[in-house]
Amino acid sequence: MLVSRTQTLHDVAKIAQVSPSTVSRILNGTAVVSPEKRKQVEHAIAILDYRPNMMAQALAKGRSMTVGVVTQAISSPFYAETLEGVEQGFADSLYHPMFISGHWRQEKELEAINILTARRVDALIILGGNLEDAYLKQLAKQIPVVPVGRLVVGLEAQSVRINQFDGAISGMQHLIDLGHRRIAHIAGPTTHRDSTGRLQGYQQMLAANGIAFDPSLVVTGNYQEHSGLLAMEQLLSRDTSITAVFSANDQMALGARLCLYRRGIRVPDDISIVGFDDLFSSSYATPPLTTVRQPGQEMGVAAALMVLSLLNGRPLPDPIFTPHLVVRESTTRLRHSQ
Amino acid sequence: MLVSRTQTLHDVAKIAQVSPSTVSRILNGTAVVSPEKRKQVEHAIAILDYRPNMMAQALAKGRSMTVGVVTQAISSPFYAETLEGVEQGFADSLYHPMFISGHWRQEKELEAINILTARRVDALIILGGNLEDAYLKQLAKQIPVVPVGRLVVGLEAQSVRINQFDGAISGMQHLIDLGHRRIAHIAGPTTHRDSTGRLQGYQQMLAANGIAFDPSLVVTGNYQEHSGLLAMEQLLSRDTSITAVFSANDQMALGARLCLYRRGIRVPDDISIVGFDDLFSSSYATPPLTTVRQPGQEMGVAAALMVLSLLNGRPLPDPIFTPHLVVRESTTRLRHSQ
DNA sequence: CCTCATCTTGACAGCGCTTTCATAAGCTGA
DNA sequence: TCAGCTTATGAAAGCGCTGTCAAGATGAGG
Repeated sequence: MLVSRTQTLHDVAKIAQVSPSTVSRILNGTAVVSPEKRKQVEHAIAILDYRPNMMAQALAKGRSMTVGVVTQAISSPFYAETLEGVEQGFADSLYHPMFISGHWRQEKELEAINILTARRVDALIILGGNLEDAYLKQLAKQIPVVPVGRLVVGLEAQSVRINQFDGAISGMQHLIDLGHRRIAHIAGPTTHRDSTGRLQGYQQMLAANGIAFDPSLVVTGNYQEHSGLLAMEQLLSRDTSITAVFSANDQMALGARLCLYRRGIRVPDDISIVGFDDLFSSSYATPPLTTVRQPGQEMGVAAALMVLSLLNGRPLPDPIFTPHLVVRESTTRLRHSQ
Repeated sequence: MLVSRTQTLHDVAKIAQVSPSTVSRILNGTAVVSPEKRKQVEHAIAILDYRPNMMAQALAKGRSMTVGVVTQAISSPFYAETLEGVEQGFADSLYHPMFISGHWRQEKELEAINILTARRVDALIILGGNLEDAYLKQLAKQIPVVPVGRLVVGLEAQSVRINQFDGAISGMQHLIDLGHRRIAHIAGPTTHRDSTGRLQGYQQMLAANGIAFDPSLVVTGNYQEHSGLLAMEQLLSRDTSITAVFSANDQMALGARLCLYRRGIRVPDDISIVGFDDLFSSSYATPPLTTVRQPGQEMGVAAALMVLSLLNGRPLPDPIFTPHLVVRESTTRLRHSQ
């Protein structure tokens, strides 16, 4: 070996004294090959430490065996859990995911899709984001597309999603069961459809229990911790009779919790908090956060399996998840003294 | 268009009435082309909405323009921040990262590397993990390898790392400055070199301040929250005179903090806690965690730039980061009543 | 013993692109 | 005007693999 050029299928063929076609057939199990030749080839592969060049395979087969995943931010806890699920969902397949972040900006998401399609990914998983339904529907004509966390009209059978409204209902139900009536809501960005679903659930439960909706009790945040803190401050400055807060996600709930800590307001004794998402870290908050669980990881797995089904023409799995209340220690029964 | 087959460079060439070579040259700016032909080609590209097939380019050029990243778990907060940095570091380049998780298991990491090299990635970034130095050094002969968070002997100029020992020193210094002497340590897995560096720093500072090292004051965890909680319980059952805890990472610190909350032990009034890493969420813990900052994101960016330098034969950037104490609200001066 | 069907194998033409190499055209200067 | 050089362009040979096709080889059946 002068220069250790990476070995090719031809090298294997030469050593094994068979044609490249035969080697390819053995590699892919695409035809019967006599046991002796098989043995020769396997031997040659072993001594050369040969690994097929997937780029070449991809080009020849027209399939890259990779699926593109447009996420929003890898380090956002909720998306990270979903990505983990996606990776896991593909683990037993020959496909591998490639992640690109869109940072909640449509232009970035489009760019991500361009990069991914230039690489000829075999399918696309889109986590949340701001791409328009019509665009995604159009895109889905060229390549399998699995939206996650949102319902894309025209792609309902393959949109992995959860009923935000129901989730909000169960979070609010819990608070109301505990006797709370002055319940504030820290909402997510109004541009996110999931936030509006949660807001609607909040309002719906108020109405169903004869509690007048007070607009001054809802403040909008951006799903980040800091905005939750700011929202809480605003809420407190507006109305000190609040006894509970329903936050549109855990991160903002944690921000709100910090605000209360700073002011010496106890959780849950003075104010109860319920979040949404159930991030892993929420169970280690102080106190552990009561929240509406949105199973990010499971949804990620489901998205991967959905892609696989789409690719193999198998029947599609159920794309709808159900949110589920997880009661921990940030909520408590309203005491009369309040 | 009967079947909307994806457009190729040949289609463009035909429409523009030039040869494929010319189109390629324009695409790559690899030779001078007359303005008219260029215009024709650009027009053809536009009307066909042509995008080069990167798989084919990769095969022809022998460069895939993708760099493999072996991480341990995408949803681990610390790794997620680093991955975010890596993505960011490549953002302005033509390279893109592909992430695969090793889950701290050597076999999985090897498998990840196999998958990545089968795809002919142009370089490899290895975040932590259990791969042996000798193996990585060997691997580096075939392909640029950038280890992150560890020093690989033989690859010191390109190992993006931080001095764990110094970090531990500064965390301990802070506690000692506040008057603490009964300081427990929740250590990371003994198999991780970063954990042992932190443990050494802990011991060193004890010695430097004339405090006898008490083995019953160090408990080993696995870097997860739950192990921190368990460790704290164990510590408390062994010795109730502890006034401070130095944890080898933030996640375990948060677990320990929950243990204390459950037992009604106040932080920082009764026990001070300092963590290590400075995860984003640590600043929203209750109370916000004092910790030794390990700049995950910056290190991710640095790793990407390191790869780029290696690939382009440019001088390598400084691979060494300095840990930095971030004082927040989980530590306080020792009161005499304790 | 010959014909026909069955099975294994190799040759070869792609997959979509890059890159040498050669050619034709254009230019210079004596 | 022509040798001699530079330039823009096209033809063609890969990059490493797959998959079709046809040719040998083998065996069955009459």
